[in-house]
Amino acid sequence: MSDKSTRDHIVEAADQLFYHNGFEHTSFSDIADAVKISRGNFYYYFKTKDDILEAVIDVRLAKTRAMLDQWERDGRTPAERIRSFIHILITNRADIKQYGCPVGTLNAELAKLDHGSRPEAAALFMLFRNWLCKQFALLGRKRDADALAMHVLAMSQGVATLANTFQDDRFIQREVQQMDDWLALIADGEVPTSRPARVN
Amino acid sequence: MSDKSTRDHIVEAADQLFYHNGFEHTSFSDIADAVKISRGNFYYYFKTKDDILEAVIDVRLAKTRAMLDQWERDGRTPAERIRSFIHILITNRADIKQYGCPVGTLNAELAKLDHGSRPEAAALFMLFRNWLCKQFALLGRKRDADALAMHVLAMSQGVATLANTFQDDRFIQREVQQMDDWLALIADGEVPTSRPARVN
DNA sequence: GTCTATACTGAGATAGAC
DNA sequence: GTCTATCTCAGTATAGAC
Repeated sequence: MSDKSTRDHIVEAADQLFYHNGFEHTSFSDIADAVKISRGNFYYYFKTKDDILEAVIDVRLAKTRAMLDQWERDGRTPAERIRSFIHILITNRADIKQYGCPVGTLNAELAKLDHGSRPEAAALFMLFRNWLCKQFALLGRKRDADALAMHVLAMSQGVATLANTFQDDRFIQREVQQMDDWLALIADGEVPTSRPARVN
Repeated sequence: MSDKSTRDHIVEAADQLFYHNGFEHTSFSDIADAVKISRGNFYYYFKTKDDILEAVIDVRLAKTRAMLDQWERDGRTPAERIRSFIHILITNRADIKQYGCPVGTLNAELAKLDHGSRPEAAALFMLFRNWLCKQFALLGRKRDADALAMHVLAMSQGVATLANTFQDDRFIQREVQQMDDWLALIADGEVPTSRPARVN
């Protein structure tokens, strides 16, 4: 289809604007301006703002799945793969400082709007949660794998929120270091199952 | 002043609406309706939406200071006081599940809006940060007191974000338990200073 | 498939009567 | 101090020409 390119450009621009400025704060004009098309043309592709949000979430889901698959292939051990997740805080630190975590901030905004696409946005978190859960199970923590996954997710969310508020690079570095150390202990079987993911 | 009551009602209603529905998603009509006054009357008290945001943040700052002072008086030890902070996750879990953390979500939204009141909202976080820092210093962790404070703040932010997304009560309970255990170790001097707040 | 023109709505904000 | 009436503007959305 020859319309694929324009549609993709719209979704791409919307994705970025939603992340940088928030879903509600982004207008059709903002998106149309970014893609350099008219508002009328915009409506040829998306009839409502909710339609484009759905499309953006779909793209994010696909991109996330691809990223997790990549980590799966690249990491030789479960610990190494979990480390890939933890280290996106470093890789994306510039964006995180400015705009927070794209997944966390979208879910927070949609919760306040009581938006119909909340479940789809939560599914974005679920991808990470299930993937991490699988890795912890492979590490021999079958019984508390999900709790450990949620703990790692919570840590990274908290770090993203505070890094965004305080604009602090060193804080990210420090917390990632601690998560790495913690993960090494888990991988060595030094953290008891009875107290999963207890912070030391 | 006899106008104090109406003004206070407006700020109170705005405070709650901003928390529940977000700052941008809350209109003047929403606030006026909640207080049961006309929009025109509303403008007698606040000329712009930014004005009322400022007033709301001021009230939140005052309330937070009062709460911290209360914890200071009630807690016999620094550890007990820090525990007061950690346990607001339990106390406010119903609201947190529905709307997230009032401080974290406000800061995240204002960051996306690139709003002028960002520093004031960040000051809200700073109150907790400095207070926690002081308590950790009293616990004998002078050198890494601020890092520990940030770590506790990050944990609670992450827990609030995920509890909001997944609507999970047991998750909150579990993470608070772990933070309590961790705090006990810190209080007993069992966590080395060289690796501040390393997760175990 | 892309554009212009236009309708409709709700939000922020003001003026002035009571 | 409270209200109604009104203005302006941005945002969503539609119709229809090219």
